[in-house]
Amino acid sequence: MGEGRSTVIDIARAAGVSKSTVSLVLQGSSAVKEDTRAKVQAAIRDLGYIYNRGAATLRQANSKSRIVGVIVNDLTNSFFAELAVGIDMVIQSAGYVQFLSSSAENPDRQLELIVSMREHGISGLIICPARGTQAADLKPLAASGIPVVVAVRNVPGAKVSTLMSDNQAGIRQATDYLIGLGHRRIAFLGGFADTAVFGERIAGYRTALEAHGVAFDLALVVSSPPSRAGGVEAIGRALSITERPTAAVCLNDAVAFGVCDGLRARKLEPGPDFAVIGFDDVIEARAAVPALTTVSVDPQGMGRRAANLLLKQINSNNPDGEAVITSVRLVVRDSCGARLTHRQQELTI
Amino acid sequence: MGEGRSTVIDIARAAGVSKSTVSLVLQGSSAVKEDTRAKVQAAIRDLGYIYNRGAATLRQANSKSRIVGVIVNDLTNSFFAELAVGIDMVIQSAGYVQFLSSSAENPDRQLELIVSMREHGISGLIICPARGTQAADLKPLAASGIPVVVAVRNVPGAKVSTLMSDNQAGIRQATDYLIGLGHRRIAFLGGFADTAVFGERIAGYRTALEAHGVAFDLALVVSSPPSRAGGVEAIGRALSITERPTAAVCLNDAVAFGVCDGLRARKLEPGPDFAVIGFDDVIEARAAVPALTTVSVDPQGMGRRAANLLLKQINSNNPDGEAVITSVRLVVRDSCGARLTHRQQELTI
DNA sequence: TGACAAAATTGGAACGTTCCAATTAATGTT
DNA sequence: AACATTAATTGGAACGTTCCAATTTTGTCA
Repeated sequence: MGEGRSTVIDIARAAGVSKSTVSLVLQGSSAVKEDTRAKVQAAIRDLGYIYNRGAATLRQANSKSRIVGVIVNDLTNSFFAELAVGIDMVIQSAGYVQFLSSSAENPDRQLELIVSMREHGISGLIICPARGTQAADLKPLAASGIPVVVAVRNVPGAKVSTLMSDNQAGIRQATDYLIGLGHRRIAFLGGFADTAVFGERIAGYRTALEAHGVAFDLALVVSSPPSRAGGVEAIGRALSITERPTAAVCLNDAVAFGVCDGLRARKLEPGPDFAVIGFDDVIEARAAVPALTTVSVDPQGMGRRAANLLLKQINSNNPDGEAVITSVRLVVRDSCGARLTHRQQELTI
Repeated sequence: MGEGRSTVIDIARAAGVSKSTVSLVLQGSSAVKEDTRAKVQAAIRDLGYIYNRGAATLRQANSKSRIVGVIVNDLTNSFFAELAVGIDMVIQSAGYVQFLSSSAENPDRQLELIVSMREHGISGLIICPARGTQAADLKPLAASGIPVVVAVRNVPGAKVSTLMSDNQAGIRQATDYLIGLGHRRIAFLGGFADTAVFGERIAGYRTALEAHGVAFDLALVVSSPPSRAGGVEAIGRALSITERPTAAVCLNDAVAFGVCDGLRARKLEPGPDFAVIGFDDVIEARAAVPALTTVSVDPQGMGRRAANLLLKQINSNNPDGEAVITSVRLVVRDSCGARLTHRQQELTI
C-alpha cells in the first residue's frame, strides 16, 4: 500500500486477470463470471484500491463527472443552508457529490466560481444567483450543454430551468391576512426594486390591496438591503412618515427580524403594537419571540426539488429547461397580535 | 465552440504553436515570449477554451487536484454553516474549491462521503466528525498522505491535526461568572458523557466549582441530545430534583435555547428567574430574547484557521499534524439576570 | 561572419481509466 | 466428435494534460 495509490493494473496483476476485466467489475458489468468477480473484489479490498474518478471522467466521452455545482448567495442565511442540505440529500443518493460555495452576493466571485466549477467538469449547476447576475453569465454553461437550474431568484432572459416560490401568491395571502385583521396602513419593507423577486412580491401586495379597495401608497414601500440590518433601517424610515403604518409585510424573514429589532428599539412590541409578516419561514422563525408569522416555502423541500429537476435534465439530454413554481402558504404565529391558542397554531403548522 | 469543448491542441492549432507552448502559457511560465503568450491567450479567448483540471491532475505525479473536502456534522446548525463559510474564504483565495457535505451525524454516511471524496482526489480534508467516529475511519486518509484537519470535536487516537476551542477554559469562565453572581446550585445540561467535548467541558465546570469550594453534585449533571429539543428535556429533568438549581451552563447554544423554551413553558423567565449560559455564540445568540450570555468561539474565524492549518500541511509535505486550541471568551448578555447597560454590553461584544 | 550560449519552442511519453474489436473459453447441437 | 453459438476475457488506443529531453531560434561577442 505505502507509496502511490494502487491502480487498476495492480489489481489486475494481483487477481491474475487483465485490466479490462477489472474495469468491467468496477462498473458492475454482468459479462464477468461470478468467481472472477470475487477474485477481483478480493484484490481490490486487499490492496486498498481507490477508484480514480478523474481518469474515468477523462476517458468517458460524455464526461460524467458525477459532480454537481451548487452556488448560493449567502450560506450563513439559514434559508440557503437548508436549501443546500435538501439538494445534498437527493444529489448524494443519486451518487453525485456537491461542490458547494457561497458567492456572498458578489457577481465577480460568482463568475470565478462558475469558471472553477467548469474546469472541474461539473455535470450540472444549481445556482441562487447573486444580485446583478446577467443572463450572459450563465450563457456559456448552457452553450456547452451543462444543465443549469436557477433557484429562488430568477435571471431574466436566461434559457435555463427555473425553480421559484410563488412570490406573488405568498405576499398576497400575507397582505389579505393583515387586511382581515383590520389593518389599512400596511407597509412593504425591504429589498430593491431592480430585482425580479421584489417585483413579484410587490405585485402580490398591490393585488391584495386592490382586491379590498385599499389605496396603494408609494410612501409605504421602503427599499433596503434584504438583511436584518436592512430591516432595522426600513422600519425606521417607515415610522417617520406622517400617516404611520400599523403593520408590515417584509421581503423576507431576515428583514422581518430586523423590523422587530427596530420596533423594540422604539419601545414598540412586535405583535401587539405592530404587525409583522416575513417570507421564507427560516428555521428560527418558529422559535423567535414573538414567533414570526411568515410565508413558508420549505427550503429543504425546495432544495430536493431543485436537485431532482437538475438530475432529470442531466439524464434526459434535453437541453431546454422548464420553469417550476413551488406553492407556498401562510403560517400564522404570534407576530401580528392575533394570538391564537396553541392548539390552533399547531393546526396551521 | 459548438460541440465538444476545445482542447489545448485546438488552441495550439489556432495560435500556430505547439500544445507544449500552450501548456506553458496556461501555467504562467516565464519561458515563453511575450508575443506568443499574447497570441495563445487570444486563441484561448476566441475559442472559449476551458481548462480541464481533471486531465491535469491525472498527469501530475503529486496529484494536486485543488479540491478540499469539508464534512460537517450538521449544516443546518448555523455554527457549522459559519465555519464552512470561513473555510471557503481562505480555501477559495488560495485557488482551491471545496466539496462541502453534511454527514447529518451519521458515521456510515460520513464514511461514504470520505470514500467519494478520495475518489475525486481531494488534496486535503477538514472534518467535524460525526458522533461515534473512530480513529480507524481517518486512518486510510492519513496513510495515503492526504492531510486531515479535525475541527471542533476531536477523534481520540487519530494522528492528524486538530483544531479545538478551549472547552475547559470556556466553561470554567462561565461557571466562575455564575458563582460570582451568587449562584450555588448550578446545573450542567446537555450532551453525552461518551464524547470528548463533554468530558472537557464538564472538567471546566468541576474545576470552577472546586476553586470556589462549591460541592460537585452529580444530580445536577443532566445528559441529553445536544440540540434544542434536548435542552427542553434536560431542563425538565433538572427542575424535578429536590434541591432545584438556580442556574445552568449548557453544552452549547442550541441546548441553551431549548432550556429557555422549557423554562418559559413552566412560567419561568430565563434571566430574571433562572440564569442560562450557552456555548458557541451562534449568530442568533445576540438577537434572541433574552440575548444569550454565552462562550464565544467565533466559528467563522475558526473555519479560517482550520483552512490555514490544512493549507500549511498540504504545502509543506510534513505528514504529522499539530494540535491547535483556539481561545474563547465569555460574552455577557441578558440571560443571567445581570442586566448591564447597553453601553457596557457593547464593550464586551 | 561564425561560433557559442541562452532563450524559446517542440514532439513524444505518461498519468489511470474506458471503450472497441478481437481473441479465447465454455456450452449446446446434431 | 466436429461444429456453431454464446459467454468471458483481453490487448491496444484514446481522453487532455504535463513533463522531459531534444531541437530550433535568437542574441552576443570576438
